[in-house]
Amino acid sequence: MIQELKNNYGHLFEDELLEEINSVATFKEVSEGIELIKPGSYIKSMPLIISGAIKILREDQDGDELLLYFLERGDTCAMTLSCCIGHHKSEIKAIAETDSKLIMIPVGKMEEWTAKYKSWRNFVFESYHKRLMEAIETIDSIAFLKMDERLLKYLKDKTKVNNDNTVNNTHQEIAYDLHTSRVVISRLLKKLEVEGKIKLNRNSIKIISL
Amino acid sequence: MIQELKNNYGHLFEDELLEEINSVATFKEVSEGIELIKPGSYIKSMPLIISGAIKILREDQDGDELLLYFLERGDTCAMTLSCCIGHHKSEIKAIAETDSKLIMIPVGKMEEWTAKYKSWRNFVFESYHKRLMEAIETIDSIAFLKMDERLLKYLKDKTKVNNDNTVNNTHQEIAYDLHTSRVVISRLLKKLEVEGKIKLNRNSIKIISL
DNA sequence: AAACCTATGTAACTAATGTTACTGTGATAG
DNA sequence: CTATCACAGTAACATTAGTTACATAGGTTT
Repeated sequence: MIQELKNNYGHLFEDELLEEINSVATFKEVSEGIELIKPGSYIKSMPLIISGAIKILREDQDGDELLLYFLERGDTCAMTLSCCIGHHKSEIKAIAETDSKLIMIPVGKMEEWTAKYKSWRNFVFESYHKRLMEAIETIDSIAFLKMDERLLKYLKDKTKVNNDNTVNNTHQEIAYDLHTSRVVISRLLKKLEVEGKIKLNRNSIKIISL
Repeated sequence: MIQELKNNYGHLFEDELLEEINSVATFKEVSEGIELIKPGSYIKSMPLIISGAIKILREDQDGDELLLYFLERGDTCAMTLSCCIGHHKSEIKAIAETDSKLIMIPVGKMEEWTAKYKSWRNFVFESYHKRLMEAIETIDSIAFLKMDERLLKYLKDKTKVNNDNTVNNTHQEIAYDLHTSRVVISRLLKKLEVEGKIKLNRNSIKIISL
C-alpha cells in the first residue's frame, strides 16, 4: 500500500504522514456499481481515491436522484470529511462508477492530523474548495443550461472520468442521473446522433465528436 | 469590537483567540445593497458576520444571476475561506441583504490560527460543511422543485433572514434571484395572493401565511 | 423457435416555463 | 397638473420538458 500512496499522494504529503497513513489505513477495492455511502448513514472512515472513479449523487425524499459530481484519483470526499468532523449524517449517496482502489482512513486520525501536518490541512481545505466548486458547477448546469446542453456536458464528463469514448449506460440510467425521463433522453440522444456527434447502440453510446 | 466578538463568537472561540482577533481584525459596517465581493476578484480578508445578512449569488457569463444562499450572524463565507487559502479568484458575488456589521480578518492570520487553535479549525470546518450543505440545498430546490415551490421557499427564507414578514422587493428583483422572468414571478405571486397566502403591494409583499 | 425481457424509437398530448406586447396605476419631478 | 417612469397585471403565444402509450428490435431463456 505504501507504494500506491507514494505514487498518488507523495507530492502532497510528507514522508512522515505517508508512513502514518500506511500504518493506520486499510486498502479497499470496490467493483463498479457498489454503493459506498447511503444517505442517512454515519461514516467511520474517509476514502483517499487511488484509482477509478466514484459517483456522488443527491437523493430527495421520493428517491429521485441527481448526479452531483465524480471523484477521481487524488480526490477525497468532502461530505465524508465534514460528516466525520461534525458528526453529521451523510446527505449523499456514493457509488463506484468504475472498479476503484481506495485507501480508507479512520475518522479519529483526521482530526489529529489537521493539527499536526500542514500538508494535511492544505489537502483538506483544497478538497473542500474543489467540492464546493463542483457543487456550484452543478448548480450552474441545472440553473443556466437546457437539458440538451446538460446531456452534452454529462457525456463529456463521463468520457473523461471513464477514460473511454464509449459511454456504457442505458438511456434510463442517464435519465436518473440528470433527473429527467427516459423519453426525453432518447429524444435528445437521437438528435445528437442525427447531428453526427454520437452513434447509438444498445446499452452504449459511442462518442464521435462533442 | 471585543464586546461584539464576545457576544457573537464567545461560545465558539477561546479568550486567547478572541483577543488575537480583536488585535488584528477591523470592524466594518455596510449598508443594504453594497457589493462586498465581485466575481473574479481576489480577496484579502475574511468576514465574520456580527449582524445583518449577506446574499451570496452565482453569476454566469451572460451576467445571469442565481441566489445561492444567505449568510447570517455567526456565519462566515466559505468561498472566501477557500479563496484565501488556495489563492483562487472569487467565483461568487456577495451583496449586503440588510445593513450589516462585519469583522474582517486578514488572510495571513487564518492559516496561522488553523494550526494554533482547535476551536478555529472546528469553526472553519463547520463553516465549510454548512456552505456545502446550503449549496446542495440550492441544488435540491432547482432540481426537484417547481418554480412555485421555489418562490414559496424564497419568500420563507427572506422573511427569516430579514426578520420581517414583509418582503421589500420588486417582482423583477425576485426574478433575478430565482433566475426567471418578471412575468413568471408576477403570475405566481398573483396566484399566491388569490390563495390568501400573501398580500401584494407596490414594491413589497406582505406575508400572511405560507 | 417461441416466449420473454429489456432497451430503444416515436407520436401525440399535457404541463410548465419563458417571451412579447400591451395596459393600467401609483409615485414623483418639473 | 401633467408628463414621465418604474412597477405590476394580463393575454396570447412559443418553447421546453414531462407523460402516456404503443411499436419494434435485440438478446436470453426454455
